[in-house]
Amino acid sequence: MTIKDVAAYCGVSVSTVSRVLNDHPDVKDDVRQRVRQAITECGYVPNNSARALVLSRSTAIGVVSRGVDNPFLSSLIRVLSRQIHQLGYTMVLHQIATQDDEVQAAAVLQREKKLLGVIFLGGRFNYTEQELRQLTVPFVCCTYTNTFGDLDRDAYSSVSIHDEREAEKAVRYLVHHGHRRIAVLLDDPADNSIGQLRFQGYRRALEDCGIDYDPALAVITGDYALSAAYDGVCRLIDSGVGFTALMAISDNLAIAAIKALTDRGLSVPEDCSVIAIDGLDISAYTVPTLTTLCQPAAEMARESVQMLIGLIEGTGVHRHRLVETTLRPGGSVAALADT
Amino acid sequence: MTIKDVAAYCGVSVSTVSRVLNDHPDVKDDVRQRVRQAITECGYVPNNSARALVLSRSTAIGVVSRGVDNPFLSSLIRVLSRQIHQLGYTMVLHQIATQDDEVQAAAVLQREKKLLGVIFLGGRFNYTEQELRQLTVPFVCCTYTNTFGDLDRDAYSSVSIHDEREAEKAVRYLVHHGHRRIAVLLDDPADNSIGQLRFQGYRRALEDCGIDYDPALAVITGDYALSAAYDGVCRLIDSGVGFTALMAISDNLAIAAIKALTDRGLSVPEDCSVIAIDGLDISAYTVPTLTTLCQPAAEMARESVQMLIGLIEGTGVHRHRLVETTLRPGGSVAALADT
DNA sequence: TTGAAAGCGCTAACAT
DNA sequence: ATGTTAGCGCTTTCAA
Repeated sequence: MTIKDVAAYCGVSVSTVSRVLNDHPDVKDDVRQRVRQAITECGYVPNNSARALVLSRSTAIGVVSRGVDNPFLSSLIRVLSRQIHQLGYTMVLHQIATQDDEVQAAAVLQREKKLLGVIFLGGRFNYTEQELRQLTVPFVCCTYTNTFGDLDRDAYSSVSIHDEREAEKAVRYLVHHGHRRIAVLLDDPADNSIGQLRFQGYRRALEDCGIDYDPALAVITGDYALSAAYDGVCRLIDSGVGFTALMAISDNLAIAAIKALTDRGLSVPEDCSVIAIDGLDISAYTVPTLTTLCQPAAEMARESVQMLIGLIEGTGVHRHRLVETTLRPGGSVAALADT
Repeated sequence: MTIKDVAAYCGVSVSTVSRVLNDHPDVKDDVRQRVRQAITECGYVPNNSARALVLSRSTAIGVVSRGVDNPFLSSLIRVLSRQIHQLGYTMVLHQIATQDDEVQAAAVLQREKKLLGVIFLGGRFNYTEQELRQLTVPFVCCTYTNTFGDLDRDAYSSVSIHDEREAEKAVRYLVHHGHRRIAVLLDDPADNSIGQLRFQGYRRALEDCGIDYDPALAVITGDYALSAAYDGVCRLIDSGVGFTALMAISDNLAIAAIKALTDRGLSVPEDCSVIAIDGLDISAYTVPTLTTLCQPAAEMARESVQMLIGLIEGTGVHRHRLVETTLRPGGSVAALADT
């Protein structure tokens, strides 16, 4: 069943059918009706390959996701997938390992799948114009922005929280509960990414509150593996350095931290308060419930798709959308008892 | 940069280049070399649309996943994605809601994206030949098989655990630890899917161990939502019916159950043992560590892709692969103290 | 407002 | 072993 068959079926030319298919204006209303009907009756489905060939463009939007086992990104991907499909495009999902380069991956994908645009999830914050020259389609950074790079602000789009400020907010929350010996759990304080920014927020909050930074309280895991976080927190406890609270840069890390604390005989929040940033569903079911700053995942995903499609269809411009987290109070933070 | 350009570039015809591209035998070795080199030098990437058009087939494999927020399926999807890409195909991921019909969705997707085949994740167990006539490409059921349907065993493939037997194993494990009042936490005992099968396994284990089934000990949640599981277990506790152990049909549900028990002042495993089936990473970090039967997710995903591609390329036949779980002993099961 | 026809980049049958 | 060429199904000039 091709366009030709449909044309023959209702006695018009292929070009007329094509016009109807593409909502061109120059078709008489009754003819348009007839063609529409024929299309339904024949159960005709346009051949996307042929269309892509002649238009020399596909309908594919790339989603390149860093951090394969990050459940927060999984939740974003679910919404992206739905949204992209709904708007008539195809999602090409590409997950890369932590050590892989997402720009490289996107560039390859762009050529292979003729991408119209790319949404990056959880990437680096330090792209240079240089390296992005390989990428010739519009892209939007979801969950981050190009803080450490030299990109022109109107050469790309982004949807993110203000990582530094939100981390600061989390730490201040602990300080307001009387804590001053606050540990931090993160992948890497110089990852040119979320870790670095949230670590900066941690430092800034301490500074603003007149608390000295103690490097012994920083647990660096190297990645987002639960096991590394668990081991790191165990080592922190075993080191004997005193602390009454911990800020984890992600819910996942916080879950591992709570486990480590508990296994070492420390109660959360009595002996140690824990706060994080993300707002996973599952972290509402830890014991105790994790207190966390929730990112508006669905909103971020929707916004990213809208921005990108605006760019693709030429009706939008590059924008940078900053969204806010909302505190989900759990049971993992308690006021420090006076002693 | 087209095949024509490459041909001109090294002074051969397009067909020769095409032959090299498709690994046809009839090309002299030195010519093959020259063409290969030209391809690299020109940075030529074949146009998939054109190729798909002439072959009247795409390179797309559909993955239709039921149960949008199931982290076990997410982990499968990660492996599927990698595997499919590696073998030169494209994954078209389609996530559907619990109430949607996956066969319907696959049929639509098949026409829209010219799918070569479909991998179903977490679907129903009761397909009829009738409804599957819409689907004209090979498919494999990953994580389940057609227990309740009338499909010919060599009309489709499957990769799954033996749900009933594994659930039975889990319950027996509890019985061996002295438990006889064993609750079960599931979505629906008649969902024609995993819930039903694992519930049967629960029933059978009880029967074999000479324990009467008590309907009051079955917590039906309606779906896999954490909140529903939490509420259900709370109601069970509040009902005052006695039980010393609980088998959850998935890790996620078990996590919610542990939370509910703990919130109600019951200790796991002292007051109630908990066991589940899945083996999520995260459930190793609950407090206490969840004792669970781990499904070999990576193996299941790889196997599914291999089967499907075998079918697509005509080198394989329909098979039904049964994989085994492995017990991951945690801290959530204890022997029942004599009282 | 409609139709005829060129051609998008590729593969494969056929010719050499 | 290599080249020539006819389409695959569609969009889009161009002509009517």
